[in-house]
Amino acid sequence: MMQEANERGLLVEERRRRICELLRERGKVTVDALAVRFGTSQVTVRADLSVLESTGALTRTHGGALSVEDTDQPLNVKQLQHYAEKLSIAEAACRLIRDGETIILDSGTTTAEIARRMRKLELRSVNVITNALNIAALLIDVPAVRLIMPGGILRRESNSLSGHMAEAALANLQADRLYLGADGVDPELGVMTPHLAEAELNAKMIRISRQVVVVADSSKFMRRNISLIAKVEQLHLLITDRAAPEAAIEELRRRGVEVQLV
Amino acid sequence: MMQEANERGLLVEERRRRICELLRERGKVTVDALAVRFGTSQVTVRADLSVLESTGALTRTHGGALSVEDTDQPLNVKQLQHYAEKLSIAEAACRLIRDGETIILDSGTTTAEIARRMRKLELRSVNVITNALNIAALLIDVPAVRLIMPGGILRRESNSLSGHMAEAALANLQADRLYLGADGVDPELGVMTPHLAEAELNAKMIRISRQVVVVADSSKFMRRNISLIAKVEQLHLLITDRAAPEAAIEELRRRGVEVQLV
DNA sequence: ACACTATTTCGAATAGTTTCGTATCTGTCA
DNA sequence: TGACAGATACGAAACTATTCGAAATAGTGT
Repeated sequence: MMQEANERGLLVEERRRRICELLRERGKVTVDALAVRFGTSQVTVRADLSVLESTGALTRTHGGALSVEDTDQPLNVKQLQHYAEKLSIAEAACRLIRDGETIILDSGTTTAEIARRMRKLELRSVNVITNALNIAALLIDVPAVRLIMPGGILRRESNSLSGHMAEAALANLQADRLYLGADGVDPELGVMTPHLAEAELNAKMIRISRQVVVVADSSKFMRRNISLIAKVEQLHLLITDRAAPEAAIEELRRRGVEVQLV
Repeated sequence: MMQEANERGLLVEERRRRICELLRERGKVTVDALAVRFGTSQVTVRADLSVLESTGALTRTHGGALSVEDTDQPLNVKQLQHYAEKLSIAEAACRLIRDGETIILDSGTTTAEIARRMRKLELRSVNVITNALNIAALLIDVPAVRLIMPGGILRRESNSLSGHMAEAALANLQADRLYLGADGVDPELGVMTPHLAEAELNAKMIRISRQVVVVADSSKFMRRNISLIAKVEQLHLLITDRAAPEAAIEELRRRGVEVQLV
């Protein structure tokens, strides 16, 4: 019961602006709720929504309206799996970040979570290199982040850019730390992905980074995949959750990889 | 019932200044309230509001006026201006697209509208090169589009990537048609933008494109800006709306630019 | 899965009210 | 007397509420 504010007696334009604001805050509004809030008829609200839609301010739906930005948001399924673990891992990963650093964020749901968390971090200046469009979108309104994208051809499944163009662009860059998302982690072989094109790009990322940090929840362990991104020897730090198999962790540590459990 | 101050017998300018102050304090004013406060007729108040609006001091609405500053949201503002025209222009622009072509979409609200429209086009296969993140986001779930981004450093104001990295990446590409968004069109000088970095990138885009199409609503005419993107001679087609000044259109046609009015 | 029904939501038409803009008139001041 | 700010009057336009049939969504039973 915080701000179910009734706002009546507003000017037309004023009301429409408020609708836009509400939409930005909440992502969606309903005809009924707006009618109650502003003390108008639903017809009036619909008229407002129609006008605002025709000006491109929102997208109409049955029963209300959505903000235009929220309209297109694919890949939500994967996002939810092991969500809590990803959050914790992202938090730990963010704690490594220092002002002035240059970091690379690989594509992936966990790395996206790192980006989401970075929005709330109090940073003065950080360089972020990423090939993932969704990560770029997350960081686009963070002034402290200087965002660099290597370019390339879009791969829809991962929302990311790859290809020789991306690799060529990376060749001229250097980074302090790479956050690498993995689809498979094997303590004998290394880090793997099902996508060949991205494996090569990842290899390039590793080459230009001083420190390589793998972020992967425990479900990625012992899962084998087609393409090997990096051998165990190339990794410096692995952040995962406590459900990861102990044997694997032991082996990784024995081979010189620092493992952080969250 | 705090300060329902009656202020009568003021000079014209004095009254208008007071209106501006009230607007700053409260965010909105109504014609009726102002008429009572100043002891004038509503017609007089309306006249004041009209003048103040023409000087950009406020935004008129039905029943009163709103402060202008409340209007500007980060990126949506530009989107709203001349929206209907942009839609028509985008539609005309899309009619040029053929299967198998490679097109470049510059950053900008009108070009974004082209992308939005392409989503609904029945295409089998089109290559799209764009430096704008929002355009990429619009096309990300369109299977028929093979999306290529040149990479670079993010400019937040325009949601786009630029810099020498972008230019280098473009150097290896070729396109059938470039859709160029302009911030200023002058029939003598050419196409202009306020952003220097993007001007250079645009120049590169023109160099690798067989056909250059400028999309700009009529408000862009006669508006001068810092950086010249392209001379009139480099343009092949301009798509704008019928409100564009006739003299300018004449001159452009005389100089060999095809002009399409929508 | 399919058809059928109920509920909600939508859009169009009507009508009533408010607000707008213009045209005309008035009074004041130099 | 002429210039001008402002008032009054009135038709035009904008905004909103009500009503009602059509369309969409959700639900229900076979």
